[in-house]
Amino acid sequence: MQEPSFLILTALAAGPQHGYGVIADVERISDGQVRLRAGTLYAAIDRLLSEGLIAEDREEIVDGRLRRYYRLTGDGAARLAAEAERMHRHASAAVARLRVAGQGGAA
Amino acid sequence: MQEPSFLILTALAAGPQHGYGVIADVERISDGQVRLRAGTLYAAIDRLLSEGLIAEDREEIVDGRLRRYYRLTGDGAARLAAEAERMHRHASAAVARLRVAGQGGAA
DNA sequence: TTGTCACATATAGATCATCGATATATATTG
DNA sequence: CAATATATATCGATGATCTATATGTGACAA
Repeated sequence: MQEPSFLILTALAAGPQHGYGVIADVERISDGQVRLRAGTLYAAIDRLLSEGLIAEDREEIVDGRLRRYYRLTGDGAARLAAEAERMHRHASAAVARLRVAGQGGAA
Repeated sequence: MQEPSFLILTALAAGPQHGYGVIADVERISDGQVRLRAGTLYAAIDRLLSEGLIAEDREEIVDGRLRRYYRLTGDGAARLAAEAERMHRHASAAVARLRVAGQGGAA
């Protein structure tokens, strides 16, 4: 799973949100580093829906504008947990190896 | 950066290795989950070379077979460290949110 | 009232990394 | 002589993301 999809699932793990809200949330989660484009978001949403990792929650009209909310499914939560663990393991492996390699010349 | 490229950099962070060795190392790092195909490996190597994240180290002939070794450059190490930190932050955010959401019904 | 911006969803085409299959070549084993 | 493991390499297809564009509302300024 790639970064944008992972962050969309992470955003929805905090509770149901609508598309544009997810974009703002992802920017917050990633410390401003990841700014989802509309095209990326809606294409990913379609895919995550068809995989059953997210589901439509409800629709609201706010100031005359439609807001379509999505929520994480049980499968989505399980998948997100598995991906997070995988990422954590890989990141730790990289840091450990960089640390050992970096000590080579300093000893 | 995607998973295969990240894991190739991680493998080389332990010291110079040749292509086929990287495949075996990546399988070890990922606990058997990621098996790089030759096509993925050599395409990624070409790209990482052109981006200056890795460099050719040396060539050896072992049992009549060529082994081309690659090593991580300074840029590559910096990039790997940045990616690892990013992954760690994202993974932590996901876990934190899953934990909060998961407590909702259990309390 | 006209233009511009922010919000909000949506689609199409292009790009890029990965995947799957295939090719080449050598040494080893049967 | 055929099959397998090592080792590098290329090609076409797939899939996810990116860029650009489109539609429509509300707010605000000129």
